[in-house]
Amino acid sequence: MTDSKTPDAARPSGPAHKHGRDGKSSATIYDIAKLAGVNASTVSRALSKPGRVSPKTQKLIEDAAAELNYQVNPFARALPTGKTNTFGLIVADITNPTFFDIIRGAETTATERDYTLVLAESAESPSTELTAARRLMATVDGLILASPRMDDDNIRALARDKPVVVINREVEGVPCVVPDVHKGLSEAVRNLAANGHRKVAYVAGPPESWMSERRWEGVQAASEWSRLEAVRLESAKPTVDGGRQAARDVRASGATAVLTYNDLLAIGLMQELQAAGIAVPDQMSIVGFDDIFGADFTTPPLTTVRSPLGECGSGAAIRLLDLLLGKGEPAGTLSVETELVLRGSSGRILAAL
Amino acid sequence: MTDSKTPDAARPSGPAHKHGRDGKSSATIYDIAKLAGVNASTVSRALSKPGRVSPKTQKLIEDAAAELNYQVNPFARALPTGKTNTFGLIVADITNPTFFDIIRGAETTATERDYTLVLAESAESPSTELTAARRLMATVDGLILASPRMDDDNIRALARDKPVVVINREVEGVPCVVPDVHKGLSEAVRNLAANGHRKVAYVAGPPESWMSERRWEGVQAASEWSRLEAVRLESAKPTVDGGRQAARDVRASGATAVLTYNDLLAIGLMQELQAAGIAVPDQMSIVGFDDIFGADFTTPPLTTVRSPLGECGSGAAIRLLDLLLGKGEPAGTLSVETELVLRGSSGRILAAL
DNA sequence: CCGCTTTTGTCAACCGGTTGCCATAAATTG
DNA sequence: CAATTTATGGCAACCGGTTGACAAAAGCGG
Repeated sequence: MTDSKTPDAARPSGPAHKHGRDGKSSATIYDIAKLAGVNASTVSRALSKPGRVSPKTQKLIEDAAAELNYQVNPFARALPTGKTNTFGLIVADITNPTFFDIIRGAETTATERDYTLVLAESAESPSTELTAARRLMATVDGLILASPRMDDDNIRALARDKPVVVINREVEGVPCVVPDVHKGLSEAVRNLAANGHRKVAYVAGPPESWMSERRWEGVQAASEWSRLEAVRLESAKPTVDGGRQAARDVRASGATAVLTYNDLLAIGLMQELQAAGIAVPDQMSIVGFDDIFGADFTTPPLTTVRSPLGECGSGAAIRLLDLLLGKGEPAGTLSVETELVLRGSSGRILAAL
Repeated sequence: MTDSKTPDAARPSGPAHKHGRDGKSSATIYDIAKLAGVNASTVSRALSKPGRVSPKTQKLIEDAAAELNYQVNPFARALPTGKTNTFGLIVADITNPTFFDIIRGAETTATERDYTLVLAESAESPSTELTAARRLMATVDGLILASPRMDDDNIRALARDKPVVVINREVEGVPCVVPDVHKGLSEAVRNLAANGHRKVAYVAGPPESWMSERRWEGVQAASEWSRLEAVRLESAKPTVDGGRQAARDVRASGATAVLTYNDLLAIGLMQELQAAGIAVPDQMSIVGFDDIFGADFTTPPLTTVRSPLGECGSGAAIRLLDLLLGKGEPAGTLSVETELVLRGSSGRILAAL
């Protein structure tokens, strides 16, 4: 009974090196185990569950890991655990600036917490969105849906599978992060009223947009409070072009101030009105929504109700990550504040239309 | 006795279901194998290498897979193969609109080819960038670096590990996708010359920006050709604010036309000049670079040299994917054309400064 | 009808970690 | 100092696919 280690060579199981001592292909826990003279499972424990191994083997293993420049193989880890340290974000349109800040907020939070962000776009199509969501579901721990176009039932179905957080929409039974239009909108309407406006128009977004309805309700409520008349106009698309097309109806409406579903509409509307010789804000006040990148590039710069989009992105990510860690509410809405950003496109009426 | 399930428990090998007949946790190839009455490896082959199994077992297996609603487990596949069907994209700044179209182009191409895009940002920091790159390297098949800030050697080191494609910069030995400034820039300068300008200024970007130097060289070359005088000015940051700060130097330079490193600088510059009562383009012509989102929101809308950013993104993705498939050149630069977008911010000088 | 090549399916060993269970060493207690 | 806990490391069975080697089955010419 000389030594214990002898039958070593017979090792019937246990992975072997890929190319012997290849510098590139990263080291495994088996390499560390050999170098540190312990079992691979001990290495695994030392590296993942703190306190499970004694301080001195811990040190031994950490040194060996450092020396071999070890990095865990995420796939090997994901296979038995199902955890990937990754979450998905699906946006309706990558080129829509509304989503830029959401993406950034989510990405920043992800990186801070050692998660990786996987991005997908639905191209504004409910079915593409669902396909993308299902595809992502296989590889991520959770999902964030920003302004989703699919219907509530599909969202809930996804949420049954893995944690899902929704931005810019409320879905019963699913955690949501939604800007509360109230504060910003009432500031805006109050400001318009103070500037002598008596009738305001709201240019709505797409009919399937949950948020567009909330904003219209907000406009109505705030107008009532300020004793203004509010009329609702429709738009073809929530884009700059859609805003241009809406100019006709706006002029015909008799309103002296317009609130739009989003900033793109406001910008297009302003361009078209100015092209028609209508002064902004002297003859018409314009207030947008969101405060997207570029909202202050216009002349005059756009007055808008800011949605804290970055906060929505990071807030959703934080909620999702909390959910993954088992803390945090599995449903309910997180409200974030909106605020009026007063720039040059709104003010007192100085000349009649 | 009586009970059926009893001997089942002894099954020594072969993965078992997570929760028995759980509808959620997806089926494995073992389930398919059992249902189709073949071996799991046959299932694996039927599903991955076409032609390896006979048509009739193929059909059998496909039907079983469809019935069980099978989806491969990407991690289980990645573990032995190392292939993840995923690639990473690192951008310097997610909120910089220059990258929006790049991201979109890459994402679109990725989705088309059944790849998944993983996004990371370097926050303009070389070290963060390198960290992000290394982290991503573990989980992706390849990497796209858009306007990387790290130095050439680090990029080459990454490229030795896995395929890397660089956008907006040339790195010897690494495949690159770079807009060729020549065409658009010479159009721009010729147009300025035709409008009677004799002296142009170039407001440069960050010193470490490879592209800023190329653009300056292009301005010089085109100016020489058109017999214009060209002066170079520096900027603090390549942002709207940086553009505002550069206004002083621009006015002092004696130039009647300015080309800027990017559109953000141009927009800031224009804002500041206009605020100082200088008419654009009557007293000063301004030409930007890139044609970002919002470049046409300004009054007057910005004349700019458009870089086909979306094309860069998709071009880089295509090159990367080709590389992963073993086709395509392992190095060399792909040039994409730039073009002048003539809008309102440039024209003939009508009044002296 | 037989031997030989070509298909086609099975076996089993991986890929690189994780984790329940157990044996042993160490620490605590009576 | 013996008895009992408790802390620590090892063993081995997974997670769900992939793949080389091989044997059985099928096709084929002579």
